[in-house]
Amino acid sequence: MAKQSVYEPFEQVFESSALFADISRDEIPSLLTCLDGRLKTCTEGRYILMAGEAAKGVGLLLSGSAHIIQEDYWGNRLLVDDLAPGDLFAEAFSCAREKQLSISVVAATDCKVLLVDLLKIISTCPSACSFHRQLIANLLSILARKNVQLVGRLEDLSRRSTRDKLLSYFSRQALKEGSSHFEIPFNRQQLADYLAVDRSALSAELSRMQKSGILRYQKNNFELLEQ
Amino acid sequence: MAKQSVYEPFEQVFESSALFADISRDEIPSLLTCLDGRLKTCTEGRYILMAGEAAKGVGLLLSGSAHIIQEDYWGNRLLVDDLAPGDLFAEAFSCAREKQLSISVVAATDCKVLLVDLLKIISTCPSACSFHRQLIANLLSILARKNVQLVGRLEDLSRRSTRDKLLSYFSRQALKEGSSHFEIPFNRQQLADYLAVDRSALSAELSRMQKSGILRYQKNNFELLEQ
DNA sequence: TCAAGTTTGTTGTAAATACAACAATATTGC
DNA sequence: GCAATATTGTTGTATTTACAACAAACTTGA
Repeated sequence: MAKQSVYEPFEQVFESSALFADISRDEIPSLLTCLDGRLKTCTEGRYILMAGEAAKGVGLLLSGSAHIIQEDYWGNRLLVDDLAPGDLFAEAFSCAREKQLSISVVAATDCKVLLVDLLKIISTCPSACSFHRQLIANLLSILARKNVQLVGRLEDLSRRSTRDKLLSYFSRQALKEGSSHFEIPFNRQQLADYLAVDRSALSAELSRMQKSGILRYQKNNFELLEQ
Repeated sequence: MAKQSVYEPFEQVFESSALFADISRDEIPSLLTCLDGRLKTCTEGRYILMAGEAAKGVGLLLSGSAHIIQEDYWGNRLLVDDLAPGDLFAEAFSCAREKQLSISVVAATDCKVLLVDLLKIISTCPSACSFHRQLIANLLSILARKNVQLVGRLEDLSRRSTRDKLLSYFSRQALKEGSSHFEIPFNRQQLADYLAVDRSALSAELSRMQKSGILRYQKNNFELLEQ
């Protein structure tokens, strides 16, 4: 039971993660043993996975937060996604049998992750382990939702002006939050990376939008105003 | 067997589609009966599925070609994806249990599609039908690959200038083709919609790139030149 | 509390884009 | 073959952006 105790602090995370959805809490420990993952601790700013690496593993964020990014030749960062505890990452590359990762995963804060070789779970389906079918169903759901989310990101990025990109992103956030005000998980540089625009131009545009009365904000708390 | 004959002209498509991968050709007819889909014929320009509709079904393109698009308030089109026979569409929305579609599917040429209610296949898994497990595994693979592809699209769109967007897209095409020259499935307006830029600006940029010696093209045949 | 570092905001300028209007070229149907 | 239509290319202008440099505000840690 020494191994199990390592996972104990993250019991809540496992139970509420999409990967283990509809798997009873009692069964999770043995499933974790079956998965035989590797626990990893990362300090802020460190690369958890790096573009170009072999895409064997899949990760489950246990604590802290992390970003999926894509860096180009000149260091421009595209922030593809923001991860919270319970989120899976790099699963698409495993499931798609991609040879190497085209994205990197960076610790946005100090964090802990569980790295698992998911390929052996999805490729072989030994009836010995009854959880495999549910795991695959969960993976399906995770991938499908991420897919829909990516199409939303495409919409943000397809806007021609910084203002429209912001509005596209903000309205999605407001919709998600069910309220006209919401908090975003990014600082200005990260938001700029997320929308693929220049940071200072973004700051300037936010100012103008506030002056125009479209928007009100303080730090990372935003409110979309009527009209 | 009246029903089966309807599918007969598309035997090849089914056999080579990702959805029916690793399912023997002999078993496909009965599987099609089990799926109980609806055959639909669409003329060029028609909407096969429209944003806002309930996301119950999933589609399989049987012949012709179609585009996944997203239209904004002012009619700006974002061309999200280009479909060929055998390709599945709207599967992410079904699998993710989205209430409504955020994308539309438009016939790029006259085409035929098979519309299926995939939800009952993925939600219930009756052991009576032994194909279901393989279908789900195939769906997983389709979604994962689409996911990776969408991240590639994000990269294209994240480029700051039209030239860089073009180069990002072209280099992916060249890589996919395994050759420095390749044909693209879009006309200029569609390419502009795909990269979220103005058509005339795109035409102008292509000209400049050709003059600079970066690129050579004729109609839809492109060649990336060294240096 | 203070200093050093980080994040955010502001502004000017050069460069790139959207948009519109139109010209040139291809394609289509008869 | 020819007219009608659709697609592609070109150019000028107003708008918007990236970039750089710097100022202001906020954090952090000793």
